[in-house]
Amino acid sequence: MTKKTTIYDIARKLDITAATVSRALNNNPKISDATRELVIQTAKAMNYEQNKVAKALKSGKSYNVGVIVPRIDSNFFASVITGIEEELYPNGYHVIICQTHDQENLEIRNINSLLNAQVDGILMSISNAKLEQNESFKSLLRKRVPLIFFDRQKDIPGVSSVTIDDFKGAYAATKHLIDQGCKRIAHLSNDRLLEIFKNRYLGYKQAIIDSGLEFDENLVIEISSRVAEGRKATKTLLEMGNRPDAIFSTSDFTALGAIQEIKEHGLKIPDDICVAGFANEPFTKFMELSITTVDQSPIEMGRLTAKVFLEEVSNPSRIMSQKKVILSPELLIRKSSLKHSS
Amino acid sequence: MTKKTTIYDIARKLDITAATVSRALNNNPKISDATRELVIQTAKAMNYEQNKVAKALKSGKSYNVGVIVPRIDSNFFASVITGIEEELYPNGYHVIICQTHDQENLEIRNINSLLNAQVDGILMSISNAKLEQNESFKSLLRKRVPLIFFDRQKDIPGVSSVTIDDFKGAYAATKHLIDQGCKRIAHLSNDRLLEIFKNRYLGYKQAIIDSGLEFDENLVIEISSRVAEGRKATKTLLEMGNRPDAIFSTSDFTALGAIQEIKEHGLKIPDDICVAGFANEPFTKFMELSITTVDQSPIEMGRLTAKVFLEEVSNPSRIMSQKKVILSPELLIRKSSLKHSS
DNA sequence: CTGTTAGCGCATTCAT
DNA sequence: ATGAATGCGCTAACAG
Repeated sequence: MTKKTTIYDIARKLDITAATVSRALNNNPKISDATRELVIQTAKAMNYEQNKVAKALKSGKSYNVGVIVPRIDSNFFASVITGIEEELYPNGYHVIICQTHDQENLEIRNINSLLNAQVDGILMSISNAKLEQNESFKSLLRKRVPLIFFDRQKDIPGVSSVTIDDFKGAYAATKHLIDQGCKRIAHLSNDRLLEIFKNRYLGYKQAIIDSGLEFDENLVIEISSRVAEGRKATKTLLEMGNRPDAIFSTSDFTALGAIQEIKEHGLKIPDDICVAGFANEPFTKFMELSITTVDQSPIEMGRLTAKVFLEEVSNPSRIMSQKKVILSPELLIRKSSLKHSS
Repeated sequence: MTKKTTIYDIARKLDITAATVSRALNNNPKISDATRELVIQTAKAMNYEQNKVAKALKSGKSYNVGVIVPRIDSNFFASVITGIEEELYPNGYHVIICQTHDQENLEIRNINSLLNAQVDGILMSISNAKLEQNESFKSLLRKRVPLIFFDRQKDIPGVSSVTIDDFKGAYAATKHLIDQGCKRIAHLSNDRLLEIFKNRYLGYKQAIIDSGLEFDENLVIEISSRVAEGRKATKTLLEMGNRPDAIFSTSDFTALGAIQEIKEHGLKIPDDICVAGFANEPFTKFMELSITTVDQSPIEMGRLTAKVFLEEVSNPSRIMSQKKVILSPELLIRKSSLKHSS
């Protein structure tokens, strides 16, 4: 590693003070145009680059923000991250990404680790629904490090969030299944202590009630978002005496599992059973039997999350304010639920 | 943001020096067990956390490493990153992820930006095949910041790399297609200035030659790794007078595009045309018509890349050394190429 | 074993 | 408009 040039080096060369160099480089008004030009020129000539670590120590800002997600190998989270980067990058921030793999202890470790690294804020999608009871998390709140939830959020005073209208998305998907003639619609849910899953469940339920159909709690199964879990739950549903004629899943992955299981049972999609997922993962479109799903505009969600962070960090008034940004979902109707493609 | 406790705070409380506190906290041998215990206890009681930025400034190490990939929303890269994290995390490092979206200027900007953030090393998968001609990249090499390539690499003196044996993987896939009775095997390639694509091409070619088949350069098309590009190239292939009876693609995404296009043309897979991809993206397994592909053990690749970095960074002998780690690929034969599933 | 001193690179307050 | 001095928090060299 070659020794890097510092402001002292260029100060010595110009026979001035480091302070002056600093001022010149930071567009400080109290400096003559002549020296400013001179400094900037020589800085360039000497390949000067500001040492961000020193600046971070001095200013107390690291210009790093932490992003915590369950996993990055889902298109949804990867796209949210892309959106976050697009917005933060031009503002000089870097993004440190941490995965929890849905493990509670990893989520806590990530939080501690990010705080330790002096991040200027944390943007996260919750893995553990009981997060707010954790001591480390409580201390995070106490420290007033800007924290913003996206997608998987909880309603915590002072913590802003960016989500889509999950109720609306679920309602639309369920309504669509009803319009296709389905009468017994099952729901593959997830931990309803998390707002998104609760709201999707509520949207699903409301659509059924509004349509005058019977709501059957036995058709709701709570599982985590994995293909295998979707298969298992679907197996249970299919072996019921009065099996459902549609499945609305809160995840594309579990919807995929459902489809695999339904086929295994020799049933036809969408004729015997309709299926709809949630998130618009790319594979839902790729498949021969494309899957009906709800798009969450993840890139936009990421950008907005970053914007909320930038607002919080630039607004010095540390009054406890909470902002809730809600995007509109879009139902994408595809083969897995379209019975009469007349 | 609450004021954080520093070693001075705890020194004052114990009426000792900050230096002593530092020593106690860093397991410095020159200290009495008594004070060490005392310091550690009070540090815990006062919720002390080491300020990594200060340590970074002092030591010249940021404990951040940059990872540059074309994109994170492909399972392959996401998994490599997971592997990198698994290995680096326990060693106190954080990972800053940058995407290039295959854009040359973004790749350069990412490099500069990471250097500016004082990262301790850069792990990257190249997007721009002419990277080594770029001035910023040259200066990166001159600075001797540990740099390691994975997957998409170039042979540059002093730069280590971790890859799979792409030649072998491509050879195996092509050989398999030949064993299925295919005679005219097309190849959807990618920029062959990059080693991986060159080697896959060479493996493909060698398999054909070794089998005594005619090698036809016209059946090789160079495209980037996107579904739409795969479709377009396949369209060209299908409209040839003497169309191919198999397509070996250097990417699962272009293989998917090929499959879509082939179906559109009313041809049967694998009966009329066999298809094989590369990378073992999850969707290749999900599809009703599962896709034959080559697994690259991405997590293992990530772990090894991180290990090479850790070696380089811990080994002070800055002799120009170059390490090439090569993993073994695994051919996964699935429906898209299995003609007689007897 | 512990205290003193100094410096990593920068920005900022107080002089001038 | 510029210089001098100081501190962000930590560690390491040098004393003792």
